[in-house]
Amino acid sequence: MPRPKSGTTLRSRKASGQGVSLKSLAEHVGLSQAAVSLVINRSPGAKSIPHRTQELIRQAARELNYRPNHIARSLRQQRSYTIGVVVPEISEGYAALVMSGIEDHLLQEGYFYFVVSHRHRDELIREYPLMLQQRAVEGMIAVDTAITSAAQVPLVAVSGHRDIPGVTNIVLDHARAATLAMEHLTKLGHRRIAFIKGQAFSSDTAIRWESVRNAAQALGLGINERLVGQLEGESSSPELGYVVTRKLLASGEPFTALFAFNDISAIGAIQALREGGKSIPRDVSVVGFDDIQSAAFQNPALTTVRQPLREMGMLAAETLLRRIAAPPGAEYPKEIVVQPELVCRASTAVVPHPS
Amino acid sequence: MPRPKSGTTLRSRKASGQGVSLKSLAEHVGLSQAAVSLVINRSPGAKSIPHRTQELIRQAARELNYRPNHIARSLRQQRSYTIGVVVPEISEGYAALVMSGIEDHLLQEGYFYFVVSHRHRDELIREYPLMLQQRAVEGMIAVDTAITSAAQVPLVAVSGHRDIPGVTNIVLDHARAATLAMEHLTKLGHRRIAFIKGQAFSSDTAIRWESVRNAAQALGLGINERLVGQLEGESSSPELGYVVTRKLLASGEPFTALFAFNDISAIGAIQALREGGKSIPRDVSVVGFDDIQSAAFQNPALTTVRQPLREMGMLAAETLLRRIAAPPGAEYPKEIVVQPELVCRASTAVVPHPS
DNA sequence: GTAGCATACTAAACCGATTTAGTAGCCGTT
DNA sequence: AACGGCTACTAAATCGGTTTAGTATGCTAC
Repeated sequence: MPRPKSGTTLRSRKASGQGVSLKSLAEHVGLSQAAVSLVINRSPGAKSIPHRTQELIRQAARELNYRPNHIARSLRQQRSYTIGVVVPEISEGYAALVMSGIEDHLLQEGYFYFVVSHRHRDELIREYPLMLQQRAVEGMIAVDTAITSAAQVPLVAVSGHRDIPGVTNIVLDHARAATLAMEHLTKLGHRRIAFIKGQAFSSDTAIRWESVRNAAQALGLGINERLVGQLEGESSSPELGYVVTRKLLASGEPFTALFAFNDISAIGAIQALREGGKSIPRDVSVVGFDDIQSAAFQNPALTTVRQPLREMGMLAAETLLRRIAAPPGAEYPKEIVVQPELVCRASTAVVPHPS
Repeated sequence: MPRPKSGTTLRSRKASGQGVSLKSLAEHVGLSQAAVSLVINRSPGAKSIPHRTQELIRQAARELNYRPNHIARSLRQQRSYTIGVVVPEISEGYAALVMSGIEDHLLQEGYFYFVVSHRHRDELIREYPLMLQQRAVEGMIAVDTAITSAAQVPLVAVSGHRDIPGVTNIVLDHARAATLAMEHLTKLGHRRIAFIKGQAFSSDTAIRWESVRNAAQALGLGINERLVGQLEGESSSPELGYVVTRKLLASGEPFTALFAFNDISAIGAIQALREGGKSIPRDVSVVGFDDIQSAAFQNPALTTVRQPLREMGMLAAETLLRRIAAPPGAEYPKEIVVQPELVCRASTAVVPHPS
């Protein structure tokens, strides 16, 4: 049994570095770094080290408040326990909710993550994944972002909608989402329905619109092209929905319901409709999409198609970690579909003048 | 001048690691790792290396798509170009906006950041800063979080409100904020004003309330304790404001205006007031705090005291990086005060029955 | 008496860069 | 001819851990 050296080393922790190194700890207990490392990590190689010594080491580690330098460990083990998350913009409710789910699962499993937001700038969408990999992330999650470059690490996309090798897509069942909303409106008697499509850059735009068309057709409903608007602009403020809706109103084409691309634009739409003299939901019913936090607290409370964003985030993290743990070249899911849910609140009502 | 070896090394990049190492690049150009490193980093030591060779090296680096392993570099240089951000909850508008500002400045300067959210759990508030430091962050930003343990690295707190050595606090001028709101209401003729205080754990609660009392006094206004409610519960939904406001209404004490702790609770309050038969702003004026995105798109649009959250985030990042760059032991600001702004919208109006 | 084996460790390689100290060759002086 | 100084590099240490291969010691079995 080795005996601890006299206390001098205790205060010899370097002023510069933030803490005790393995080396100083080893010196302090009078053993080799190897022995200490084996014990601290409870690695199988430590089984020949007697309990007394192990306790001594652990005790010293506790006293000196030793914490292994994660960077050194990463370098040697070729594992960083870090992943990268790519989002369009952190301050948006959508990304924030997904991230909240991601974090939940990740930190629980001992992983940390870097966040980068690209704000739809192409060069950033290209560059950030490379920078993340340079920082040795073990995998990446792309939220509502069409990753262009194939990655060297496992990648999970939340609403990515690209068929890229190596990518697992977490997607909403858009067909079902559109059907839920459209059935709800038709059941209330609505036939003249206006639509707000998403911006071209949003990866959900195409599939969502496609699904709406299909749902309309299945319900025997035609779509009046003059009642179709599209969000324009990079920002994510309700302003965009406001502008489109003004245009829809200006067209003079009558409608009794509006299905917006998301809650944010639905909120702007309601504003515009009110200013146009319409009462919600008496004159016009409005359906949003996403169910962001403030949807429930709008006036009137917004009827919307809920995406389980938090769950999608958790699912993404879970799937990614599973892929990281799997042997390279193993099978992996190409797509994971989650289900939407119609949340009926107060922005929809029966059609005003049943035809 | 060295000549490149034949192309064999070109494909010899390890399948496991994600890329070309300095070693393989050096072998490829037939020079030492040292030379290549010096050239790649344009370090002063490279000045004796002729231009032709430098070009050759850079050319090869480009062709092989060499990217230095950030972890190895961090270890050697004892610099991680990484900071840690501690927030209560990512999906809240408050933290998200601050983070957006932080990111803006940080990525621009070549830094990445880890995010951790503690959800007000004490052991996480204690543990996360340590874990971050173990991962060699060069500094930390704590958002609306009272950091307890003194850190070994520079720390900037956004709305921290603790006088801890080593911490720079970014704070709002609360006195001014309270005055702005109270003057606005009194100018409109309100004298019976109800208040919603924040949760005990929110670091802004105490100072904000103190400021409101002072502002009231300065305006010759008494505060009726029966008209003071307090948010209760961990979550950040408008529900909390709704509950408090119901209680205020139930007390039977009349009031013509309500100053809420934040926009979220103001939104819930409006809901409750409406259900209580009050029209906003005809019967009751409501003032929020923060100016989160959806404040402008409430119905009625919320009058609120704007905190420049994004700017506070940028300022925090800027200050932190400056402190990191400064020699250890240098002076640093203890506090940086930012100014609020009253945003008058449609939730406030003149008092209904002027006394 | 010694081969065999377990016990209790240690030395040294290694991860992938950066960085310091040094060296070999050449040129120009005195 | 010897020296200094410059050019163009390289060898090796280093960061702080992990991990493999190995060694010294004591004990048991034959």
